[in-house]
Amino acid sequence: MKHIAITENHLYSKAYTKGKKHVSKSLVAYALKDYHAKRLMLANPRHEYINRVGLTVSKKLGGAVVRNRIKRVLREALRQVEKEYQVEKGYLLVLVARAGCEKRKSTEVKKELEKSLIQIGLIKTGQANT
RNA sequence: GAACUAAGUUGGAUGGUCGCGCACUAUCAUGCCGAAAGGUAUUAGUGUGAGGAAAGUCCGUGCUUCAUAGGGCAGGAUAACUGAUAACGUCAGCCGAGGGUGACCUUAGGGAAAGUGCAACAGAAAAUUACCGCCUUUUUAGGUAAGGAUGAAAACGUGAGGUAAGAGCUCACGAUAUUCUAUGGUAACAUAGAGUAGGUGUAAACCCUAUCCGAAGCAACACCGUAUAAGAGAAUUUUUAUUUGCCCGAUAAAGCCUUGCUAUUCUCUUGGGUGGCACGCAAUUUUGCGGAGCCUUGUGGUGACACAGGGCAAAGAUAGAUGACCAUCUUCAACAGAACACGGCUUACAGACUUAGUUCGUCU
RNA sequence: GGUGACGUAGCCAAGUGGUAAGGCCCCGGUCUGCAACACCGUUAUCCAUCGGUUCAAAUCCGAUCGUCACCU
Repeated sequence: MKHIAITENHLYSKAYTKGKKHVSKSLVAYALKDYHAKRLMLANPRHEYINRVGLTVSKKLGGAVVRNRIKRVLREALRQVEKEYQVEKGYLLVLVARAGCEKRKSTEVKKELEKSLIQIGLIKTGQANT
């Protein structure tokens, strides 16, 4: 399942102010109901709800190489989580990397992401796919 | 063996399971649009997919737009000589100067006698010199630059002659600058001989001389589309929350509040797509032509490089593609991510390797 | 991606080659029964960093690092 990226700045600020939030060691996760979910679903040929995902990695964490790697790790973690659980669709999901994220392994990041998504409520426990 | 010098190469590999960008192919595999041809998305297969610095943006080009009869001023850049190059502030060779025992390294290296300025403090004086001193003369006046003190810098150095006292004033030796001649070299220049000079420093102060420079940059620019439009924020009012769609906290229910949708008003922004852009053009499906492209062979040159032959051309994203996990390799490898392209420079960089050479020590 | 500006004490800052003005803060002293105010004194030697030109560099030149702004 591919993700559509969030491109507008106001959507990010909305997610920060109004969305649900959970902080863990290596990342901060924000989630907000997507008001345009229906329109996106119609545009999508598969007619399914889609989570729009935004990844935020600040310049403080390192150069371009480090930041690209963090983004890849976050995407991989999200992919693994979606594979294992039934994640609610139709949300804006913003993941912000914190300092120290570049040293973690992807499995640790995946566990933290899993935890925070359960806390927010996107994953209903007991619905494991596998 | 130790300590160095110069040049260059490499910049993790292999296997397994998932996953990403682009190109091509596929079809009676699937969805949507379409009358159809077909288009698009998914799927499957094949191929391919980040550096030596991709970085800094410090120079030079191509390319694009604007400006431009021609010329000049202003402004900027460069600066020994000869060459290389599309061009350069780059590179090669060579000369001078400086450093090192040496291999070798460093060097923005024109002009101060065209002119202007500046040289703090100290010192008599920082440029047509004169305080003390020495000497002549009479008190006035004058000669002088040996010696003193200051300073970053004080009017070639040492010795002799000379003189009233002195002084390149003269001589010998030495240093510097410059002119001529001879020899070598394309030249800068070097060596030798002869002559001349003593006019401090600063041009990365203004300036002079010679050469070069139109400006802006792919967020350039072109096309499509688009202003009764699209997006965002704030406020207000009314209605509905039921059957397609969306949303629904609390309550027995209604009412009420919150949130969203719809409508109106005000404020702000000008968005979006395609090309440029990944060798190009023409025929056309493998040929031709072109190009500062890459690899390789040969020839010429001390070298930068040039010429000729053969082969290959395979990143092209647009919130931005190379990753994650496991195993093995003595090692969970440094600096680090293309964004129109190329030639340099500068800066960052773990480990490994190769070639040539120097000095010292030991042995033969 | 491109273009430009700046960096001086803890903070704000002046500084046209000749040993860095000023204000706030801190510290010490005077004043006061004790404070505040006032007055006096005190803090730069590494002017972001490195190299060069010069007798001499915060200043001139080159490179590097950091911060900020603009083009959208």
